Amino acid sequence: MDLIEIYQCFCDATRLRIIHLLTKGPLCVCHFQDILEVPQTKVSQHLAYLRKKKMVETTRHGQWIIYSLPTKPTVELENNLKCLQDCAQTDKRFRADIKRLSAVRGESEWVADAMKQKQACC
Amino acid sequence: MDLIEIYQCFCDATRLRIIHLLTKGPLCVCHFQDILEVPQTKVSQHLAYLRKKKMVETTRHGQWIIYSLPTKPTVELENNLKCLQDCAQTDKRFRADIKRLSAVRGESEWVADAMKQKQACC
DNA sequence: TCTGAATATGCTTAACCAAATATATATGTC
DNA sequence: GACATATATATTTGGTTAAGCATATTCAGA
Repeated sequence: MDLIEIYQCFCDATRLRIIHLLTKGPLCVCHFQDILEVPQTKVSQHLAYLRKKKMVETTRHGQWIIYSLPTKPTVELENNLKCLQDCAQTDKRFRADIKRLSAVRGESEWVADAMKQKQACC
Repeated sequence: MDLIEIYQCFCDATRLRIIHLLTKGPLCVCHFQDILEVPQTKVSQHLAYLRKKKMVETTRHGQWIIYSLPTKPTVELENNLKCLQDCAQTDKRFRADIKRLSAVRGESEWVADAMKQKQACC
């Protein structure tokens, strides 16, 4: 995954929101639907794009598929994710997404939840 | 210029190389041609794209047009340019560009040169 | 009129999206 | 336990728009 591919992943609004959310921890598709308020196919298509570029990884968990950022990101990706988080802090839309994220589920608990308990996603 | 637009500017290889070069100082179109080894129209088209997005500014200087990054970049742009410079350091292609840049002209002198002396570009 | 650079034109390909369809796991029912 | 059904997600299809590029042309200043 080289620099250009990182920016290609970043250059669409929906994808950027997805990536930004993932910096807070793994999420499943239905969460993206709820938080971003975009149709399921659109979410899935962008996730497919990100998968193709190796920007995200997946684990199946019963009927849910959990998306997360690479466990071993390249230095470039790491740098850019950090930069994104920085920039997102002052952005209205990104902040709103995060707010929705916590509303959807108590953030930090969630990861453990989804990963271990085989119950209750959305 | 919001975050998405930054990434849109960054997401093409030629544009990214242009922007990266500009982090080292102002340049005119013929320099880009020489360093990047791409046809003049292609350079101009990408520069037009960057101008449209307010990613670059221009000053005419006789028959040459000098491109530079915004004198007052947004915080986001500044962050991302810093990040780009970081990432570019370890990249073969970007390093080669920089090498060519110094070859084309003694870098630091150049800015002053082009800005003040109304002579000799390429 | 020459040079540096921008714009126009036409073409090919990829992005993006919505609507429809397909697949895989889960759950309920007989 | 077999079978229908529901739920979560992926893929396909078709259409529209924009990206990217090369060739040709135009424009502005020297």
